[in-house]
Amino acid sequence: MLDLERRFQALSDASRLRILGLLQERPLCVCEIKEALGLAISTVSKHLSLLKDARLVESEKRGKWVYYRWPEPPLDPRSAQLLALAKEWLPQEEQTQTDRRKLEHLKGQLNC
Amino acid sequence: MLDLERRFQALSDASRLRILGLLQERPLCVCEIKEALGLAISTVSKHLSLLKDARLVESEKRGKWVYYRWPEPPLDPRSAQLLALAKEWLPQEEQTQTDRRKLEHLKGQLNC
DNA sequence: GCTACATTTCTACATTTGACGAAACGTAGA
DNA sequence: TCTACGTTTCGTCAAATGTAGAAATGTAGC
Repeated sequence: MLDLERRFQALSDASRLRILGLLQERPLCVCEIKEALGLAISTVSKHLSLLKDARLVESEKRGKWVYYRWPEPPLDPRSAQLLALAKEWLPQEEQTQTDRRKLEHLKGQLNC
Repeated sequence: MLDLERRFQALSDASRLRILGLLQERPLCVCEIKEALGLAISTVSKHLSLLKDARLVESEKRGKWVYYRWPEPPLDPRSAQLLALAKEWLPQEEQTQTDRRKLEHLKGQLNC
C-alpha cells in the first residue's frame, strides 16, 4: 500500500498540484517555481522532493540550477496514469491559469 | 484545487485504500469493514465519510445497517477515472489479498 | 414508549504535515 | 582557493490527521 499512499499523498496538496500545473508548460528551476507560487524556497524544495519520490517529476542539474520537469517516457505505468489525470484536470483549474500567467510575467526578471 | 486535493487526499491513506479494496468485492456494512480492518468503529465511520465526500463510495441505509458500496454509474468523470485506477491497482496489493481473505473468513460470524 | 443494536458525532490525544529561517552543501567563476 | 549564488537539509512551530472511547442519533421490534 505504501507506494500507492505516497503517490496519492503527493497529489493531495494544493502547492504540489500548482507545481505540476506549471511544469506542464516547460521545465523550470526552483527559483522560478518559488516566485510563481510565492512560497519560501525551502518549502518549494521540500514539495519538489516529495513529487520526485512519488516519481511524478524528474530533475536535472545544469550548473548552479536544478531544473525540474514533467517526466519523460519511458515511465512506470502508475506514474503515467496519474500524470495523465493531472494533465487533463489541472488546466481546468482557475489557480493553474493564474500561476501560468504569473510565470509568463516573470520571464526575464530572474537570473535563471 | 480543493476538489482535486480532497479526492487525492481520500486515497492517500492505507486504511481507506483497504476499505476500497474490500468494497470492490461486494457492498459491506460498517461492522463488516470494522472487523476486517481491526479498527475502532468510529475510526472506520470517519474514513467512510471521507471517501463519501470524495465521491469514491456510496452508502445506502437498510434497516439498522448502513451499507457502503463501490459507486454505480452514472458517476462524475473524476470519480470514474480515479476508481478505475483503484480497481486496477488494489488487487495487486498484498494487503488487499489479506483483507479479502479475512472478510471471507468472517462470513456468518456477524449479525449483518 | 422502551429497549437493543448499528452508526455517527464529539472529545481528546499522539503523530504527521506544511510552513519558514538558518545553516550546510555544491557549483561556477574570479 | 575564495566568493557568490542556487538548492537542500535541519530545527522548530502551528495546524491538520488518524486513532479510540464516550455520548448522541436513528431504527426495528416488543
